[in-house]
Amino acid sequence: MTEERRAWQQVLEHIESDLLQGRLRPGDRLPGERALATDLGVGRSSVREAFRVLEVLGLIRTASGSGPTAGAIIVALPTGGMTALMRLQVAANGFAVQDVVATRLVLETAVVHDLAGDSQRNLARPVELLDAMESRQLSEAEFLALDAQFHLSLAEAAGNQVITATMAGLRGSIENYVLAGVPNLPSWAETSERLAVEHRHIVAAIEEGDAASARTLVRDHITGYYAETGLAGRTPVARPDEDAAARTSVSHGDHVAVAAPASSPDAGSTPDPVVHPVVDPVVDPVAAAS
Amino acid sequence: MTEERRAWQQVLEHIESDLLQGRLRPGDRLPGERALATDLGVGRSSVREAFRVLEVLGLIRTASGSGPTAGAIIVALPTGGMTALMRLQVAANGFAVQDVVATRLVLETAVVHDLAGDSQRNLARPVELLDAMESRQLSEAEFLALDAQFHLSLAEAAGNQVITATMAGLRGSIENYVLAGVPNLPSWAETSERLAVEHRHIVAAIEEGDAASARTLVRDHITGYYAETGLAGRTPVARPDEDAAARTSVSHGDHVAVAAPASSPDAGSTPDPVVHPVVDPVVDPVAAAS
DNA sequence: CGGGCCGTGTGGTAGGACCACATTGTATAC
DNA sequence: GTATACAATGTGGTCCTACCACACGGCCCG
Repeated sequence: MTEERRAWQQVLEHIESDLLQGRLRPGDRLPGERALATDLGVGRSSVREAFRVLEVLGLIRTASGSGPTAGAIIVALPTGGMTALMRLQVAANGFAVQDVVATRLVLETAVVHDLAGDSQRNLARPVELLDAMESRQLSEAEFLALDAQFHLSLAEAAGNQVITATMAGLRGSIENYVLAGVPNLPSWAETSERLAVEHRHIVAAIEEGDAASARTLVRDHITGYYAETGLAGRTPVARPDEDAAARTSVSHGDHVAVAAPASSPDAGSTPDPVVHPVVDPVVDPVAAAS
Repeated sequence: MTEERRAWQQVLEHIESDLLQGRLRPGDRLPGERALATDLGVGRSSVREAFRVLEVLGLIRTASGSGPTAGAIIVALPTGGMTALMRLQVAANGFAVQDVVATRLVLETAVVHDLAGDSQRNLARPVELLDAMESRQLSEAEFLALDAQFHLSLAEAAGNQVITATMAGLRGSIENYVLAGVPNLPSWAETSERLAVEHRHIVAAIEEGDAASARTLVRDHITGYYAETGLAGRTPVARPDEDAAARTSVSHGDHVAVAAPASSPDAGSTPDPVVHPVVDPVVDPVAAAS
């Protein structure tokens, strides 16, 4: 803290400034770590710390070696950073499940509403995902992963980058809580069947341009599952919950239940749950399953 | 890359795992950088890179020195990370203004709708901000900063952490584009007066429990300003725009106009625009102006 | 003319050496 | 005995050097 702000923040500000000034644009390569360090009068470590932040935030992609593809390249992929942010916040109980669901509800109803009113819509990807969900015998996790991707693909089709990025960030959380609710279902086969039908109905409503129906169907689709799994006793809507006061300090309200909810938290021998890399590799179950 | 994943990712995963297992909770202190480095068998640099990510994401707060307040402490403040993410994405043209506005619209209408239907609501903070906006002669920037905070405070009052965090992230972008639109207004005095009145109406509708009115008022409030400033020729809604195809590669669609739009991007002598630290210091204009 | 090899520059990592800082414990002065 | 000043300790923050693995590009040799 010899300067008034920390060295890595200076680097971040310098790059942000370059972006705002138009000196740096998506697709450009940043200077090498060593060059940038000497240019800004900071150590390479500080440059690297700033680069890590930019990388996790989805702003740059780094590659070693040489050539035009090597180095740090500005990519501006909003979804990556949002995903990392969401999953870590959920992990730290920063977000409650009901808030995630409520946000889903708000965003997704808006998405299908707009899609229904848009003559330029392209639902090829969502339909492709629905086909994949029905064409094979899938495990619960596989089915629900495709489910989450279907909902995300609707947001992508609607074309709003901010909503898409937010939905992408929520995807991981959604998959988790949805999967956690499976054991509470009376019949997985029945429920998955119903979910698939509801998906088709949603798409049909959109293609008919029936915005109101699409909205209602999505709402019922999400709240229905949420209620059926007993993850909440009432309809999840965006409103202050009674334990809000408790959560303002340091609380652990109902968080996304992970694999072993019954395991005592003390046992050091408990095997760690599968933890995916924070920088999302973006796998495609459709292609993988084919 | 001696290991299959990069060292700093291992650190991140280890911490995320500890969070999910309940071994680490908000308020706890993380091990020191040196200790964690030797524990995980990585260099201290790698631990630091992971810590920087966690810090920017709003998950931890670091302080040097000694004592119980020193070190890295888990705070799980979602808004900070979201803010950093949004501003950098906007800087890199990752988000278009109309998408930001459309998202605002969706979230804020939902927020006031729920607030109107909630008997437990507490609008003290929003009202306080409105009072501050009317009690003094404020510059345009000050007024609009309070404006943005007012809208954010409504989201906070609604109690949904995810929506609040998203709105907080959008706040910076909103302030920018709103401020950029001021020169297009026929009369700032008239417009600011109108905005203030609309704010009061919104609050009144909420307190009367009139959800439908509140929704409509917010919608008109946002779209009205957006249209008046000529930032878009049509109502901004969440739908794919015509230049979406162009933007998928490397485009620079209408982005948030910053301070000096007319400055030639070449001149190295051009003074950089004011760039705030990415890690938000969270200032309070109300207190500052008092 | 073609193919294999090595130089060179890149990011990735480890680890050491400082610095500034805040706390804590101890020794000193009153 | 109390209170003050000082030193020891441990923290994050920064810079630095030395490596490694990797990928490209050009050189040399067949």
